[in-house]
Amino acid sequence: MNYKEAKDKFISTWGALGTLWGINKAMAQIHALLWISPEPLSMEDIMEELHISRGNTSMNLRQLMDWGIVFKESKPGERKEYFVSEKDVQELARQVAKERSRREIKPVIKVLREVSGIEGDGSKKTEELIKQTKALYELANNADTMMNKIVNQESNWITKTLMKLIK
Amino acid sequence: MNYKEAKDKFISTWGALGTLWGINKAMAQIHALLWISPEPLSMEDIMEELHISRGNTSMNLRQLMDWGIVFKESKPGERKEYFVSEKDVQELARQVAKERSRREIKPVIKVLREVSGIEGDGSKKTEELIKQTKALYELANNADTMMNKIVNQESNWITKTLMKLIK
DNA sequence: TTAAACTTTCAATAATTACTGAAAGTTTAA
DNA sequence: TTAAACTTTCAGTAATTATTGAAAGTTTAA
Repeated sequence: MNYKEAKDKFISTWGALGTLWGINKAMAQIHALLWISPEPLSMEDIMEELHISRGNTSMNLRQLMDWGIVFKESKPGERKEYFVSEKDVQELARQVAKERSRREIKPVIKVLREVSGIEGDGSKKTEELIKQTKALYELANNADTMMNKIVNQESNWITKTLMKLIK
Repeated sequence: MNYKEAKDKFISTWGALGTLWGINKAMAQIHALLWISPEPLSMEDIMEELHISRGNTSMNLRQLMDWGIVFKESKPGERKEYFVSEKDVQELARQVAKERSRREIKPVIKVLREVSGIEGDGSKKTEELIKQTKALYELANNADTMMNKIVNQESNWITKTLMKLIK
Protein backbone atom coordinates (compact mmCIF):
# COMPACT_ATOMS: atom_id res chain seq x y z
CA MET A 1 0.00 0.00 0.00
CA ASN A 2 1.52 3.31 -1.05
CA TYR A 3 0.84 6.77 0.36
CA LYS A 4 -2.14 7.56 -1.83
CA GLU A 5 -3.85 4.23 -1.24
CA ALA A 6 -3.30 4.51 2.50
CA LYS A 7 -4.60 8.06 2.60
CA ASP A 8 -7.72 7.22 0.59
CA LYS A 9 -8.38 4.15 2.70
CA PHE A 10 -8.10 6.11 5.91
CA ILE A 11 -10.35 8.92 4.68
CA SER A 12 -13.05 6.62 3.41
CA THR A 13 -12.95 4.41 6.51
CA TRP A 14 -13.21 7.43 8.78
CA GLY A 15 -16.14 8.69 6.71
CA ALA A 16 -17.90 5.34 6.98
CA LEU A 17 -17.36 5.15 10.73
CA GLY A 18 -18.78 8.65 11.08
CA THR A 19 -21.91 7.66 9.15
CA LEU A 20 -22.39 4.67 11.44
CA TRP A 21 -22.20 6.95 14.48
CA GLY A 22 -24.50 9.67 13.19
CA ILE A 23 -21.85 12.03 11.82
CA ASN A 24 -22.14 13.01 8.22
CA LYS A 25 -19.64 11.63 5.80
CA ALA A 26 -18.27 14.93 4.53
CA MET A 27 -17.65 16.16 8.05
CA ALA A 28 -15.80 13.00 9.03
CA GLN A 29 -13.77 12.99 5.83
CA ILE A 30 -12.72 16.61 6.17
CA HIS A 31 -11.60 15.79 9.67
CA ALA A 32 -9.65 12.77 8.45
CA LEU A 33 -7.97 14.81 5.74
CA LEU A 34 -6.88 17.54 8.16
CA TRP A 35 -5.86 14.96 10.75
CA ILE A 36 -3.17 13.55 8.48
CA SER A 37 -2.19 16.75 6.73
CA PRO A 38 1.16 18.15 7.86
CA GLU A 39 0.17 21.60 6.58
CA PRO A 40 -2.93 23.77 7.01
CA LEU A 41 -5.34 23.38 4.10
CA SER A 42 -7.47 25.97 2.34
CA MET A 43 -11.07 25.48 1.37
CA GLU A 44 -9.95 24.96 -2.22
CA ASP A 45 -7.56 22.23 -1.13
CA ILE A 46 -10.30 20.39 0.73
CA MET A 47 -12.87 20.75 -2.05
CA GLU A 48 -10.42 19.42 -4.57
CA GLU A 49 -9.16 16.54 -2.49
CA LEU A 50 -12.61 15.28 -1.47
CA HIS A 51 -14.58 16.39 -4.55
CA ILE A 52 -17.17 18.27 -2.59
CA SER A 53 -18.73 21.66 -3.18
CA ARG A 54 -17.76 24.95 -1.64
CA GLY A 55 -21.01 25.16 0.32
CA ASN A 56 -20.67 21.69 1.73
CA THR A 57 -17.07 22.33 2.72
CA SER A 58 -17.92 25.60 4.41
CA MET A 59 -20.81 24.16 6.40
CA ASN A 60 -18.92 21.13 7.60
CA LEU A 61 -15.83 23.10 8.52
CA ARG A 62 -18.03 25.28 10.66
CA GLN A 63 -19.43 22.22 12.40
CA LEU A 64 -15.96 20.84 13.03
CA MET A 65 -15.00 24.18 14.55
CA ASP A 66 -18.16 24.12 16.69
CA TRP A 67 -17.01 20.73 17.94
CA GLY A 68 -13.70 22.33 18.85
CA ILE A 69 -11.57 19.91 16.83
CA VAL A 70 -10.70 22.08 13.81
CA PHE A 71 -9.34 25.62 13.84
CA LYS A 72 -8.95 28.49 11.42
CA GLU A 73 -5.48 29.69 10.74
CA SER A 74 -4.42 32.67 8.67
CA LYS A 75 -1.12 32.86 6.94
CA PRO A 76 0.42 36.32 7.19
CA GLY A 77 0.00 38.29 4.01
CA GLU A 78 -2.66 35.95 2.60
CA ARG A 79 -6.31 36.72 2.53
CA LYS A 80 -7.34 33.08 2.22
CA GLU A 81 -8.18 31.14 5.36
CA TYR A 82 -6.52 27.87 6.24
CA PHE A 83 -7.71 25.08 8.46
CA VAL A 84 -5.92 22.74 10.82
CA SER A 85 -7.24 19.97 13.03
CA GLU A 86 -6.46 19.34 16.63
CA LYS A 87 -3.47 17.03 16.32
CA ASP A 88 -3.32 15.47 19.76
CA VAL A 89 -5.33 12.27 19.98
CA GLN A 90 -6.01 12.71 23.70
CA GLU A 91 -7.31 16.19 23.20
CA LEU A 92 -9.45 14.97 20.31
CA ALA A 93 -11.00 12.30 22.53
CA ARG A 94 -11.54 14.78 25.35
CA GLN A 95 -13.24 17.24 23.06
CA VAL A 96 -15.51 14.69 21.41
CA ALA A 97 -16.49 13.24 24.79
CA LYS A 98 -17.21 16.69 26.14
CA GLU A 99 -19.40 17.69 23.23
CA ARG A 100 -21.32 14.43 23.05
CA SER A 101 -21.98 14.71 26.76
CA ARG A 102 -23.20 18.27 26.51
CA ARG A 103 -25.32 17.85 23.40
CA GLU A 104 -26.67 14.35 23.69
CA ILE A 105 -26.17 12.67 27.04
CA LYS A 106 -27.06 15.45 29.45
CA PRO A 107 -30.43 16.17 27.82
CA VAL A 108 -31.31 12.48 27.92
CA ILE A 109 -30.31 12.25 31.57
CA LYS A 110 -32.62 15.13 32.31
CA VAL A 111 -35.55 13.34 30.68
CA LEU A 112 -34.70 10.09 32.45
CA ARG A 113 -34.70 11.89 35.78
CA GLU A 114 -38.07 13.46 35.05
CA VAL A 115 -39.65 10.26 33.80
CA SER A 116 -38.28 8.03 36.54
CA GLY A 117 -39.38 10.62 39.08
CA ILE A 118 -43.10 10.42 38.43
CA GLU A 119 -45.29 9.33 41.28
CA GLY A 120 -46.20 5.67 41.46
CA ASP A 121 -49.89 4.83 41.21
CA GLY A 122 -49.58 1.25 42.37
CA SER A 123 -50.01 -0.17 38.88
CA LYS A 124 -47.54 -2.70 37.60
CA LYS A 125 -46.78 -0.82 34.40
CA THR A 126 -46.03 2.40 36.24
CA GLU A 127 -43.74 0.56 38.63
CA GLU A 128 -41.90 -1.00 35.70
CA LEU A 129 -41.53 2.35 33.93
CA ILE A 130 -40.06 3.90 37.06
CA LYS A 131 -37.76 0.99 37.78
CA GLN A 132 -36.41 0.66 34.26
CA THR A 133 -35.92 4.34 33.55
CA LYS A 134 -34.25 4.75 36.93
CA ALA A 135 -31.78 2.02 36.02
CA LEU A 136 -30.98 3.77 32.74
CA TYR A 137 -30.69 7.07 34.56
CA GLU A 138 -28.08 5.65 36.88
CA LEU A 139 -26.11 4.05 34.07
CA ALA A 140 -26.16 7.21 31.97
CA ASN A 141 -25.19 9.29 34.95
CA ASN A 142 -22.20 7.10 35.75
CA ALA A 143 -21.05 7.12 32.15
CA ASP A 144 -21.46 10.87 31.93
CA THR A 145 -19.66 11.52 35.19
CA MET A 146 -16.78 9.45 33.93
CA MET A 147 -16.75 11.41 30.68
CA ASN A 148 -16.57 14.64 32.60
CA LYS A 149 -13.71 13.28 34.67
CA ILE A 150 -11.90 12.60 31.46
CA VAL A 151 -12.66 16.04 30.14
CA ASN A 152 -11.42 17.80 33.22
CA GLN A 153 -8.24 15.85 33.78
CA GLU A 154 -4.87 16.41 32.23
CA SER A 155 -4.92 15.01 28.78
CA ASN A 156 -3.18 11.71 29.35
CA TRP A 157 -5.40 10.73 32.25
CA ILE A 158 -7.48 8.56 29.99
CA THR A 159 -4.57 6.46 28.80
CA LYS A 160 -3.22 6.00 32.27
CA THR A 161 -6.64 5.05 33.55
CA LEU A 162 -7.40 2.66 30.74
CA MET A 163 -4.02 1.08 31.26
CA LYS A 164 -4.74 0.52 34.91
CA LEU A 165 -8.05 -1.13 34.03
CA ILE A 166 -6.60 -3.31 31.36
CA LYS A 167 -3.73 -4.66 33.41
CA MET B 1 -46.58 13.99 34.47
CA ASN B 2 -48.85 10.95 34.42
CA TYR B 3 -48.05 7.45 33.20
CA LYS B 4 -48.95 8.04 29.57
CA GLU B 5 -47.03 11.28 29.32
CA ALA B 6 -43.98 9.74 30.94
CA LYS B 7 -44.11 6.69 28.70
CA ASP B 8 -44.46 8.75 25.53
CA LYS B 9 -41.68 11.07 26.60
CA PHE B 10 -39.34 8.18 27.30
CA ILE B 11 -40.11 6.45 24.02
CA SER B 12 -39.65 9.55 21.92
CA THR B 13 -36.48 10.60 23.72
CA TRP B 14 -34.99 7.15 23.28
CA GLY B 15 -35.89 7.25 19.60
CA ALA B 16 -34.25 10.64 19.18
CA LEU B 17 -31.08 9.52 20.96
CA GLY B 18 -30.92 6.48 18.72
CA THR B 19 -31.18 8.64 15.61
CA LEU B 20 -28.31 10.80 16.87
CA TRP B 21 -26.17 7.69 17.28
CA GLY B 22 -26.95 6.06 13.97
CA ILE B 23 -29.75 3.76 15.15
CA ASN B 24 -33.04 4.04 13.41
CA LYS B 25 -35.93 5.55 15.26
CA ALA B 26 -38.30 2.61 15.02
CA MET B 27 -35.67 0.23 16.36
CA ALA B 28 -34.88 2.47 19.31
CA GLN B 29 -38.55 3.05 20.06
CA ILE B 30 -39.44 -0.64 19.96
CA HIS B 31 -36.61 -1.23 22.37
CA ALA B 32 -37.85 1.55 24.65
CA LEU B 33 -41.36 0.15 24.61
CA LEU B 34 -40.23 -3.36 25.51
CA TRP B 35 -37.79 -2.00 28.09
CA ILE B 36 -40.62 -0.55 30.19
CA SER B 37 -43.23 -3.17 29.47
CA PRO B 38 -43.89 -5.53 32.37
CA GLU B 39 -45.33 -8.10 29.98
CA PRO B 40 -44.15 -9.61 26.70
CA LEU B 41 -45.69 -7.83 23.72
CA SER B 42 -46.92 -9.22 20.42
CA MET B 43 -46.21 -7.71 17.05
CA GLU B 44 -49.75 -6.33 17.02
CA ASP B 45 -49.20 -4.65 20.37
CA ILE B 46 -46.05 -2.94 19.12
CA MET B 47 -47.56 -1.85 15.79
CA GLU B 48 -50.50 -0.37 17.56
CA GLU B 49 -48.58 1.39 20.29
CA LEU B 50 -46.01 2.98 17.96
CA HIS B 51 -48.17 3.34 14.84
CA ILE B 52 -45.77 1.52 12.58
CA SER B 53 -46.39 -1.12 9.93
CA ARG B 54 -46.07 -4.85 10.27
CA GLY B 55 -43.07 -4.95 7.97
CA ASN B 56 -41.23 -2.25 9.85
CA THR B 57 -41.94 -3.92 13.16
CA SER B 58 -40.77 -7.29 11.92
CA MET B 59 -37.52 -5.98 10.47
CA ASN B 60 -36.60 -3.95 13.50
CA LEU B 61 -37.43 -6.73 15.93
CA ARG B 62 -35.10 -8.95 13.99
CA GLN B 63 -32.34 -6.36 14.29
CA LEU B 64 -32.90 -6.03 18.02
CA MET B 65 -32.65 -9.80 18.31
CA ASP B 66 -29.44 -9.73 16.23
CA TRP B 67 -28.07 -7.23 18.72
CA GLY B 68 -28.97 -9.69 21.48
CA ILE B 69 -31.11 -7.28 23.47
CA VAL B 70 -34.58 -8.53 22.56
CA PHE B 71 -35.84 -12.10 22.67
CA LYS B 72 -38.76 -14.09 21.32
CA GLU B 73 -41.01 -15.72 23.79
CA SER B 74 -43.90 -18.05 23.10
CA LYS B 75 -46.84 -18.42 25.40
CA PRO B 76 -47.97 -22.03 25.76
CA GLY B 77 -51.04 -22.77 23.70
CA GLU B 78 -50.71 -19.59 21.63
CA ARG B 79 -49.42 -19.47 18.11
CA LYS B 80 -48.54 -15.80 18.24
CA GLU B 81 -45.01 -14.81 19.17
CA TYR B 82 -44.23 -12.41 21.95
CA PHE B 83 -41.19 -10.27 22.50
CA VAL B 84 -39.33 -9.21 25.61
CA SER B 85 -36.27 -7.06 26.04
CA GLU B 86 -33.24 -7.77 28.13
CA LYS B 87 -34.24 -6.16 31.40
CA ASP B 88 -30.91 -5.83 33.16
CA VAL B 89 -29.24 -2.51 32.47
CA GLN B 90 -25.75 -3.94 32.95
CA GLU B 91 -26.39 -6.73 30.53
CA LEU B 92 -27.84 -4.24 28.05
CA ALA B 93 -24.67 -2.14 28.26
CA ARG B 94 -22.47 -5.22 27.92
CA GLN B 95 -24.32 -6.41 24.89
CA VAL B 96 -24.35 -3.05 23.11
CA ALA B 97 -20.65 -2.57 23.83
CA LYS B 98 -19.88 -6.03 22.55
CA GLU B 99 -21.78 -5.59 19.31
CA ARG B 100 -20.49 -2.11 18.58
CA SER B 101 -16.97 -3.39 19.11
CA ARG B 102 -17.45 -6.35 16.84
CA ARG B 103 -19.26 -4.55 14.05
CA GLU B 104 -17.74 -1.11 14.04
CA ILE B 105 -14.60 -0.71 16.14
CA LYS B 106 -12.69 -3.86 15.26
CA PRO B 107 -12.92 -3.32 11.49
CA VAL B 108 -11.70 0.26 11.90
CA ILE B 109 -8.80 -0.88 14.08
CA LYS B 110 -7.82 -3.30 11.36
CA VAL B 111 -7.71 -0.51 8.78
CA LEU B 112 -5.79 1.76 11.15
CA ARG B 113 -3.22 -0.96 11.68
CA GLU B 114 -2.82 -1.47 7.94
CA VAL B 115 -2.62 2.21 7.14
CA SER B 116 -0.26 3.12 9.96
CA GLY B 117 1.89 0.15 9.01
CA ILE B 118 2.86 1.34 5.55
CA GLU B 119 6.51 1.89 4.90
CA GLY B 120 7.82 5.43 5.29
CA ASP B 121 9.28 7.06 2.19
CA GLY B 122 10.95 9.94 3.99
CA SER B 123 8.32 12.45 2.89
CA LYS B 124 6.71 14.68 5.47
CA LYS B 125 3.15 13.79 4.47
CA THR B 126 3.80 10.06 4.74
CA GLU B 127 5.40 10.52 8.15
CA GLU B 128 2.37 12.51 9.31
CA LEU B 129 -0.07 9.90 8.00
CA ILE B 130 1.79 7.17 9.85
CA LYS B 131 2.12 9.15 13.07
CA GLN B 132 -1.49 10.28 13.19
CA THR B 133 -3.10 6.99 12.24
CA LYS B 134 -0.85 5.18 14.72
CA ALA B 135 -2.09 7.49 17.47
CA LEU B 136 -5.70 6.74 16.54
CA TYR B 137 -4.90 3.05 16.36
CA GLU B 138 -3.59 3.09 19.91
CA LEU B 139 -6.56 5.04 21.24
CA ALA B 140 -9.07 2.78 19.49
CA ASN B 141 -7.25 -0.29 20.68
CA ASN B 142 -7.28 0.86 24.30
CA ALA B 143 -10.94 1.73 24.14
CA ASP B 144 -11.78 -1.58 22.52
CA THR B 145 -9.74 -3.59 24.99
CA MET B 146 -11.61 -1.88 27.80
CA MET B 147 -14.90 -2.68 26.13
CA ASN B 148 -13.96 -6.30 25.89
CA LYS B 149 -12.99 -6.31 29.55
CA ILE B 150 -16.44 -5.04 30.33
CA VAL B 151 -18.04 -7.64 28.12
CA ASN B 152 -16.18 -10.50 29.70
CA GLN B 153 -16.59 -9.56 33.33
CA GLU B 154 -19.45 -10.32 35.62
CA SER B 155 -22.22 -7.92 34.87
CA ASN B 156 -21.75 -5.41 37.64
CA TRP B 157 -18.04 -4.96 36.98
CA ILE B 158 -18.71 -1.81 35.04
CA THR B 159 -20.51 -0.08 37.87
CA LYS B 160 -17.90 -1.04 40.39
CA THR B 161 -15.14 0.12 38.09
CA LEU B 162 -16.82 3.38 37.20
CA MET B 163 -17.42 4.00 40.88
CA LYS B 164 -13.77 3.50 41.64
CA LEU B 165 -12.83 5.97 38.93
CA ILE B 166 -15.33 8.56 39.99
CA LYS B 167 -14.36 8.57 43.64
C1' DT C 1 -14.93 54.10 -1.67
C1' DT C 2 -14.40 50.41 -4.64
C1' DA C 3 -13.58 46.06 -6.30
C1' DA C 4 -11.24 41.82 -5.96
C1' DA C 5 -10.83 37.83 -3.19
C1' DC C 6 -12.70 35.30 -0.47
C1' DT C 7 -16.68 32.87 2.73
C1' DT C 8 -21.38 31.98 4.02
C1' DT C 9 -26.10 31.14 3.30
C1' DC C 10 -29.96 28.85 1.54
C1' DA C 11 -33.47 27.26 -1.88
C1' DA C 12 -33.48 23.65 -5.00
C1' DT C 13 -32.21 19.01 -5.86
C1' DA C 14 -29.97 14.64 -5.22
C1' DA C 15 -28.89 10.76 -2.48
C1' DT C 16 -29.81 7.99 1.18
C1' DT C 17 -32.46 5.77 4.44
C1' DA C 18 -36.81 4.29 6.44
C1' DC C 19 -41.44 2.61 5.94
C1' DT C 20 -45.47 0.51 3.94
C1' DG C 21 -48.47 -3.06 2.49
C1' DA C 22 -49.35 -6.94 0.07
C1' DA C 23 -47.60 -11.28 -1.61
C1' DA C 24 -44.89 -15.11 -0.35
C1' DG C 25 -43.41 -17.99 3.21
C1' DT C 26 -43.86 -20.73 7.56
C1' DT C 27 -45.88 -23.16 11.26
C1' DT C 28 -49.29 -25.71 13.58
C1' DA C 29 -53.73 -27.81 14.74
C1' DA C 30 -57.07 -30.67 13.14
C1' DT D 1 -52.97 -32.60 3.62
C1' DT D 2 -55.14 -28.38 4.31
C1' DA D 3 -56.19 -24.04 5.84
C1' DA D 4 -55.96 -20.69 9.36
C1' DA D 5 -52.85 -17.86 11.89
C1' DC D 6 -49.20 -15.97 11.93
C1' DT D 7 -44.24 -13.82 10.17
C1' DT D 8 -41.03 -12.37 6.68
C1' DT D 9 -39.63 -10.32 2.52
C1' DC D 10 -39.22 -6.82 -0.76
C1' DA D 11 -40.56 -3.57 -4.55
C1' DG D 12 -42.40 0.79 -4.45
C1' DT D 13 -42.84 5.07 -2.09
C1' DA D 14 -42.23 8.46 1.49
C1' DA D 15 -39.39 10.96 4.56
C1' DT D 16 -35.17 12.52 5.84
C1' DT D 17 -30.66 14.10 5.27
C1' DA D 18 -26.83 15.72 2.49
C1' DT D 19 -25.14 18.36 -1.30
C1' DT D 20 -24.86 21.76 -4.79
C1' DG D 21 -24.21 26.21 -6.79
C1' DA D 22 -25.16 30.74 -7.21
C1' DA D 23 -26.42 34.93 -4.84
C1' DA D 24 -25.50 37.54 -0.86
C1' DG D 25 -22.27 38.77 2.49
C1' DT D 26 -17.64 40.05 4.30
C1' DT D 27 -13.01 41.57 4.41
C1' DT D 28 -9.05 43.92 2.89
C1' DA D 29 -5.81 46.36 -0.08
C1' DA D 30 -5.29 50.18 -2.73
